[in-house]
Amino acid sequence: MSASEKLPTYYELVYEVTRQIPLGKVTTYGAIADFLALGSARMVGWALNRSFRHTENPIPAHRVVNRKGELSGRLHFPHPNQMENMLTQEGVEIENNKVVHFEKLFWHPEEKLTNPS
DNA sequence: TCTTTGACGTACA
DNA sequence: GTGTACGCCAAAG
Repeated sequence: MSASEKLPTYYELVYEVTRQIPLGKVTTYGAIADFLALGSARMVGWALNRSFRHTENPIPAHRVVNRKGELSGRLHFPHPNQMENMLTQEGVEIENNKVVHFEKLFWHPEEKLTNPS
């Protein structure tokens, strides 16, 4: 291990939480930000954008939407339709670039704690 | 080092 | 409900 290897940074925390999102569920930037006490949802989005660098670990960034349940980040995917496509594939209905029954499919990051290591 | 940007969210008019 | 402004804090140029 190189001494230049630094401890987990801001976005790595976001990656971890994002990976914990159950299939067929979605969450918001604000929820993750609040859970990690980042204080700003922007950090989450910014981190997820960087998530493509960590392609070694698939990050279901498509399961993260904004406060309104809109697929705000779809334009940042390799293909704009990929986000909607993947969500639909997982059973999440998408209409008008928004998650149908968003509140019902909303996943709270704290549920991650219910998962025993 | 300073400036600009950013996959957001809240507040206010 | 819509539009504007600000905050959040880190990374890239």
